[in-house]
Amino acid sequence: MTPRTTEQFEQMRSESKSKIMAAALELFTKQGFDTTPISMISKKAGVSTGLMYNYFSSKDQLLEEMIHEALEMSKKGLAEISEIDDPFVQIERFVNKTIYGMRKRQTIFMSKLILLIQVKPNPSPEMVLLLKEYNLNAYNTLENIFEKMELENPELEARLLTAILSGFRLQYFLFKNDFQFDEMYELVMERYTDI
Amino acid sequence: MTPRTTEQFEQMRSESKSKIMAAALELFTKQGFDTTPISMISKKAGVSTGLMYNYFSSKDQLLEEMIHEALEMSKKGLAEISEIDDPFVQIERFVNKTIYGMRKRQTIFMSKLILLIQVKPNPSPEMVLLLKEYNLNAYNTLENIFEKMELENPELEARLLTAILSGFRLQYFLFKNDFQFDEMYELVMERYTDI
Amino acid sequence: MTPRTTEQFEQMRSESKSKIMAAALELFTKQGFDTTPISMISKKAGVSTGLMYNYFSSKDQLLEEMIHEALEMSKKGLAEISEIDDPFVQIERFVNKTIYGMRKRQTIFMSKLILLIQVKPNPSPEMVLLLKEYNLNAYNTLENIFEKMELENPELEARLLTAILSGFRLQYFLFKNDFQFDEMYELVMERYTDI
Amino acid sequence: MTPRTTEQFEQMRSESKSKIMAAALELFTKQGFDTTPISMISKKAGVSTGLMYNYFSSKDQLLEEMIHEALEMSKKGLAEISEIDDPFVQIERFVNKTIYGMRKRQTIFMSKLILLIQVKPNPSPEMVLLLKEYNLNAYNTLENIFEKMELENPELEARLLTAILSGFRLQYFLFKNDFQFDEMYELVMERYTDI
DNA sequence: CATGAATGAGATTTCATTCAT
DNA sequence: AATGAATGAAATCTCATTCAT
Repeated sequence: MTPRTTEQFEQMRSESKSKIMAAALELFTKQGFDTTPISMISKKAGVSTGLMYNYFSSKDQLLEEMIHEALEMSKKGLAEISEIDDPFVQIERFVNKTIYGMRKRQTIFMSKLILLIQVKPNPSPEMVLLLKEYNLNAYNTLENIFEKMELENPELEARLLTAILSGFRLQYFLFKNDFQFDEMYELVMERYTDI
Repeated sequence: MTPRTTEQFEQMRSESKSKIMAAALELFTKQGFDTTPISMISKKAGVSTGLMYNYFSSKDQLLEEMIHEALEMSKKGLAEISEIDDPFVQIERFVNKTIYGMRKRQTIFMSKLILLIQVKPNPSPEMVLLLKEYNLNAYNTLENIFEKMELENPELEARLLTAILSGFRLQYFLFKNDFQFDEMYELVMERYTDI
Repeated sequence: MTPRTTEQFEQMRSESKSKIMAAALELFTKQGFDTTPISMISKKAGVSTGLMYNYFSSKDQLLEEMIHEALEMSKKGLAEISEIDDPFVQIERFVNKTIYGMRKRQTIFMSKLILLIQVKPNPSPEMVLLLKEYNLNAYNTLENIFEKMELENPELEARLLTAILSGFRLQYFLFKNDFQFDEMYELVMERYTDI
Repeated sequence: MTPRTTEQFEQMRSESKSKIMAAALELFTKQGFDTTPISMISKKAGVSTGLMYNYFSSKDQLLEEMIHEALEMSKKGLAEISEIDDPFVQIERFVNKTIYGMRKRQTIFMSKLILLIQVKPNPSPEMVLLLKEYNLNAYNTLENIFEKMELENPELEARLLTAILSGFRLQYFLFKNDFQFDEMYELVMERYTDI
């Protein structure tokens, strides 16, 4: 959720590798995985086509590594939320970041990427596992918050909020700038601050 | 000697077309659009590869026609709901149908298909329009119901419910049978029956 | 050279056959042989695709028959010229008909068709023979005329005039309406009336 | 280990491109454009099928580039003629080159190629323009010569000579070795040396 | 005679991947 | 670590031809 990409990528050993991944991220999310040729990625990254195979064994493996990266980044975002004490602030921060973050380039990339796997043909079991694990992690984080808030059924509440936010994301993808950020934010928060 | 009658030809055409569309539906949703070759569709449909082009001018156009059909079906479902008088029954029926219907083979196909376009690279403007139109139609239906229920902000409520349900669908795709249908149903309905 | 098509075609046994040939003539000359599908011919002719194979064993054979037809027609034109007594009138009539006839739809068709074989891949030996025979026939007719006119070398004169006129046809194809009919006509005739 | 230098790559590219164009020239002129598959070209050129698309964006574009090259060569021939002083020598050289050059393999290819476009269905506007431009260029060159020779109507004379020569080419294509080169040469030159 | 749905071979084109340097 | 020419399998699409009626 929290895009701290620059730092992330800079930690990578090779400059070229990070350039390739950055180019691929942008292209895959803008044009789709199957419809983006390697040659286009390498061109955008400013390296040769063959070089990709020094870092990734195949196009599929490149995607897998990107997914991994994206989920790691999102986990960091969750971890940040966890460190806050007040559960109301936590939830406020989480919802805020998620909804208003939807229009951020980086976030769009990430979430499209994640959507991508869900409709991907035969996603590798590892990827599905990664994704499930990430979701469960998110559920747990939210569950803990809702427990502190003493909501009746923290587990279900976690699933509900997750559903709402990913549903909103789909709406945003379809309606783009017609999506009513403020209203949606208020509507969601109402449930937790209502008294 | 005598040529077939117009009716006979019509019959043949409609049968072949259906076979092709059914095969494509299953394959596209299982394996994705770009990763399903025409040859695989025709093989599954039990016809020759070239025949597809008697009915659809391209693979893209085949998809478009499938989306169209899927949305028509969904619209019918909405129309049925509209005819009910009691708004609580309406909403109950709608949520019930949507949540418990998620497991249905046909529904899975359709909704994956629709998800497909949202992630599709360069979806044709016609498809996007179709999809937007369908969504607005759904919003309106729900808005009317919420008005009758005298909720504070019917429009936003419509968007919220839509978001929740499509969010659940994503969860279902990921967690399959671990998805807790009954609990989710109760959780959603609570918002409307709560007194 | 003389288009007496209508009569010609009406002599054919079957109405459908003539419709097919007429449609093919127009399409082949407008769009080329390889780039005109049978289906397009039959559509234009208003008959079914399969019907073509009642009359012609293949697409190639259809072309062959058309060439034959075209050459027959041209021969008739030559025969008409032969019947005239005065050689000056003969040549005048021949050149006039050829040059001013170039813009006639029917003639354009015919001559493009004939050009077509000369660039056609592996034209059947029969077609080449037909074409040679026709050319020799034309040479002979002109040769006879030039003999009567007491030109020095009637045979070569015949080849020269033929070359000029087919060269003009190429110019006409390229420059269309910018081709100067009157000037060209005068220029050619000068050679024979010059005294 | 060290990548090839730019020059090495340039060398490789230019060699491959030449091989492809040479093979295409021979095949297109022998068998026609539509009836020569890419696979046949690449086989003859001794390269893989896909390689063609590294150098030409399509089969049509390959043809276009070949036409361009052919016309450039012809233009060079015209330029050489232009540099001669004596108009009688100029015309002698031009006619000689054209008539006796007709037998040359290379020339046959080129002129069939050019004929090809004139009969080609929907030739690209660029190609037609190229061809027109080339013809006008040839007309001008001849016109200048005829002016120096003080012929009555230099422009028409240019068109006439062009027509004769292209007409002869057609005759040569049909009659091959039966074409009477010497006689035709004399016959044409008579017009200009005739005192 | 006539129909047009169906076939399937073959054409063009794309692109992940390899490899010599 | 890097280059990009070359490969060739595979995808989409076209169309002459067949055939049941």
